[in-house]
Amino acid sequence: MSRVSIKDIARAANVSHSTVSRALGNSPLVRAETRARIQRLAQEMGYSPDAWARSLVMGRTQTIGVVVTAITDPFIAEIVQAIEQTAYHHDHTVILATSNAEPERELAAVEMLRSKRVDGVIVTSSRVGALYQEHLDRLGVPVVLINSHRQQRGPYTFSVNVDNQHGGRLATDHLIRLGHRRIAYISGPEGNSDDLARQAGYRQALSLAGIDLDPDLILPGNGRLSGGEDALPRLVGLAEPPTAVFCYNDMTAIGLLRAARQRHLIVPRDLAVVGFDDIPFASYVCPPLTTVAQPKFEMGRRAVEMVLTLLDPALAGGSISNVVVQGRLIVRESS
Amino acid sequence: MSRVSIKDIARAANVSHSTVSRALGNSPLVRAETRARIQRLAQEMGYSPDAWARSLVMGRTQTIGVVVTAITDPFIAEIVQAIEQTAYHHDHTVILATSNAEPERELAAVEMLRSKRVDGVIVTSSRVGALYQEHLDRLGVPVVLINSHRQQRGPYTFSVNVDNQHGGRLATDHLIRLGHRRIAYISGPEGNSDDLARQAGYRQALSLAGIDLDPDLILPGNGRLSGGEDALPRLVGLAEPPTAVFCYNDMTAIGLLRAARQRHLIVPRDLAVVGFDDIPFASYVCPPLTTVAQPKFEMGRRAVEMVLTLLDPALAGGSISNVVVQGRLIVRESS
DNA sequence: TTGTAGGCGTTATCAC
DNA sequence: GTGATAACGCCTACAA
Repeated sequence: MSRVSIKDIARAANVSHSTVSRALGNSPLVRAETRARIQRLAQEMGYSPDAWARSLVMGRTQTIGVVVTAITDPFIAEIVQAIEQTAYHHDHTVILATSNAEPERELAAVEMLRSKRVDGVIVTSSRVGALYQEHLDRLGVPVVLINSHRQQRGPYTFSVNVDNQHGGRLATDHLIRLGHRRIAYISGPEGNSDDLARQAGYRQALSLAGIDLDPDLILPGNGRLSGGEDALPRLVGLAEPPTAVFCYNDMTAIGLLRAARQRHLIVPRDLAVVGFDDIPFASYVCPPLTTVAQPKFEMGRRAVEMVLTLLDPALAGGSISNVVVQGRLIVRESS
Repeated sequence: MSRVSIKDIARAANVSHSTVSRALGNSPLVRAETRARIQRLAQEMGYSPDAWARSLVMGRTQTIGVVVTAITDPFIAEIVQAIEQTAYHHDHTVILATSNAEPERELAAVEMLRSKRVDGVIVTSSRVGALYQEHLDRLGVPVVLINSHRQQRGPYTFSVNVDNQHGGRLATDHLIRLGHRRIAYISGPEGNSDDLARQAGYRQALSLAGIDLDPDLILPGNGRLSGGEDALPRLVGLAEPPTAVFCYNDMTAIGLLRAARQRHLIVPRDLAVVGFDDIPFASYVCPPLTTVAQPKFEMGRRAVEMVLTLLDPALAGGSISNVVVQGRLIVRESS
């Protein structure tokens, strides 16, 4: 075990534990010689400072809680990677909690992070239900929501969002420009606000192009592979099937692609498909997926930076505001 | 902030803080009535126990450190998901560290986890370099390696591995049975022990089938999409190109698939491809990938259970031993 | 059944 | 420069 504490070192060095603490903290209030001696000793004895004991007195844990629905979602994984990386560079560590989008687990996660005294929390792609929202506020630490919408934010709650509506318009405009008039939309998890905004962009693009919205062309999905897969049969079963589909995200689109292939539909000839996210696999499916790329790394990085800024009143200067980043259309071969 | 401590509750309840502590811990040494009163009060005051203060005295943090190369690797993400899930059910939380396979970051991660006093550490798919290995041992807590090989294990270090060699044989046998005689192998990250074992299975299968090994057919990869992509041109450039390829993992295979498509090679007609892992996307690429599935959830779960068992001498009973799980061949359309 | 006292490993504020 | 001493929030003998 890491049994050696600063007291042990003090004993071995014949000084008080306060001197050891100072020496280890490179305080100038310690004679250079003793400092060196103590540091050498600490090294030899295999000393490792107890981060939690320190945090008790410092009031900071150097820890950020990250709540995600599922780390197996490639989009989320990229975000978390960016978060971890950035946190590391700022000398913070990440406590991970997955919720499976189950309200019960979300609450448990918040309660856990609260007990673990994280300095801040980052939540990715949650529905952020009413209950959850309230608990997040009670947390009393900075909370940054990535791609999650809230009606009403706490004083300490901010968000990093991609401009979903703009993204939805990019995708739909692209299909319209290609000559499509019957364009379907497959939605994400129910009640998801990203979904709503992307859909709004879709509607807006259609409207601007003078195309009437056909409600039959909006199908429910779930943001996962199965969502797209299940949607295809319903799409082709329509009296007047669409010639193009815009999907809530890449996972949905990829599921759709597979279902299309099984029915021997040729994409994009029989059906053009556009996704959202630009996950790494998007360019590896066939045909390579046209999609709206989110700047995932930047989003994760900025979320961490926001938390850290919020934590440091000096840096803050009241200048914090929500971040909105722009996605960009990447045209590949599925459209 | 979560400023309220048991002392505050004590004051409000007109009892000592020890009584509060007991009441909150549901100790029977407290009159039922006072206990109820205190618990109600705690609730009202929004009390949340400080996990680290508690861990200071308990000597347990209820925390498991997880070190991965990159959470964006779908195989790793599945493992981490299983770890987090299982840890949650055992009332533990996960501290995540990503290393990018950089030795410097690996060391930093271990040092961090040491300071954070995690109860145990799980390492996934690392090369586990000599230095790293030594530091892991110094940790003084249970360490479980998932799919990582070590020459020499510390007293507290165990592993959960898929039977890589068996898996390699499954894949290669399958290709041989399909009539292939020139079968290539694209390797993983350099020095990776999984890679070596899978390759050993490959060699063994060839040998058993009386096929001479052609060293030209073994190409270097990196375990990522680019590894497979870069390998294809070299493969087809061979004087006598192979008719089938076994890849270190699915990522490699999927990269290869894409490169093949770009060159208008038909898989499996012109080239049969088999991967390893069975990541979720394996069945969504085209053609759907034949692969050797690893029981990812089970592996993550058992790693956590091992750590927990190691932690509890009562449970241990000296019966701990390394876990080896079997992969199974999943034949799809790429072979 | 409850309270007092000590200690877990730190840092910080005093004296000396 | 250095050493007591007191926190931080919690648990747990030991006393009462």
